[in-house]
Amino acid sequence: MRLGEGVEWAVHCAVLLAALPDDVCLPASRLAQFHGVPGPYLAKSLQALTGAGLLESRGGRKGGYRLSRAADQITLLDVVLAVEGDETFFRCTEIRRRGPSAVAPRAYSPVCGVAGAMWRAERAWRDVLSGVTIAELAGIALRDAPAAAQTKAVAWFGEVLSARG
Amino acid sequence: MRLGEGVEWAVHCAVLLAALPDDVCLPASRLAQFHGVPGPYLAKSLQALTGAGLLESRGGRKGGYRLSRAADQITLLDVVLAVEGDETFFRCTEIRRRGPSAVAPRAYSPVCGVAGAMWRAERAWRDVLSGVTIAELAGIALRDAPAAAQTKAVAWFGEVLSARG
DNA sequence: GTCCCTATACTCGGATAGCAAGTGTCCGAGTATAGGCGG
DNA sequence: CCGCCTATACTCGGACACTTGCTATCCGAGTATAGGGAC
Repeated sequence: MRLGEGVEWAVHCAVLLAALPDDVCLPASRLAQFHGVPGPYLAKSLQALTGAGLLESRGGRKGGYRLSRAADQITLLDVVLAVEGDETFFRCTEIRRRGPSAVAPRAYSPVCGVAGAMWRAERAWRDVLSGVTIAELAGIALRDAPAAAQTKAVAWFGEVLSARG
Repeated sequence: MRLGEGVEWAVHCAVLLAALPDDVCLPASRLAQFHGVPGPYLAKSLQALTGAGLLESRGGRKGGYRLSRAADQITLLDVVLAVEGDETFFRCTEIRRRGPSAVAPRAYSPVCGVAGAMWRAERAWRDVLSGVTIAELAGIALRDAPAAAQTKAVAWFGEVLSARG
């Protein structure tokens, strides 16, 4: 089992947008360039974030994406579910009710014990992710990033923003 | 993101084997029949469990599968990892080190903040699964199963075991 | 009666097709801007 | 000089191929059993 690559890209894009001034829009092509990932496919993930209400998109000359609400109001879980979908890892097909020992469906307990344990584990996973905000990740990124990298990033953004008028 | 169907089958098979006497071997075909799942494909999951050392397989006339150790020494996590592989959900491609702000790799912190949070969540998921044993699941299944279903199951097993000599 | 041998039927194990989902890409619809024109 | 209009260039959004991994299946190698025969 593995998460799609788009999840990593989407999270880093959200963190980057959180580090920028609130009124700045950044197009998908620039986000892709900054992260060194294929642009057209990154757009797919960004569209998912927009559809989930996490990002706002603006068209036209100075358009692009920006966070739709404060970075401390967006959790890591929000981003992951927006890209991957909100399906559970484990899908119970109720095989306990099949085969030669099957009886009337109403006789069974509402939740299979196996499914209950699997879902409890997934709940723990979600709880951790929902306890981390994009703002916190942005803070960590700023704290851990090498000074030279931050300098280069600031220079790159200055160039991009000036080119956009 | 979703777990393969084989996980559910493998867990239920392990629970079933845990409920049987220790010296009984049950072939894949019977396990599939009891659970109402495609036999040849279930064998694939059982082979994975055997490869991971959770099950022992015996060939020949009275062959089949049985648990390789006590059911309270096998956790739900063991079974899930055996079938799905022990890869992490999230794979960090270190995109923070790419693009126009990249600097020397040694300058970066050892673990990306995003990856750290994702892996902490996965750790929570694994902790829950590793805290549940197959023996516990078997106990829950016996407690929750309808009495009529247990009666039919016992009858079916009696028939199967007598046919095997 | 006991032991051994052979034939048998059953088991696992790995190698082989089909299909769905993830991955990667493209082009068309829509919009804010910039410049030119008229008042 | 100011306001309006048009052309432009850029953006997002959804529709279109391709590859990987999951789903499902099959047949061959190996083994313990059961029966028969020899001693």
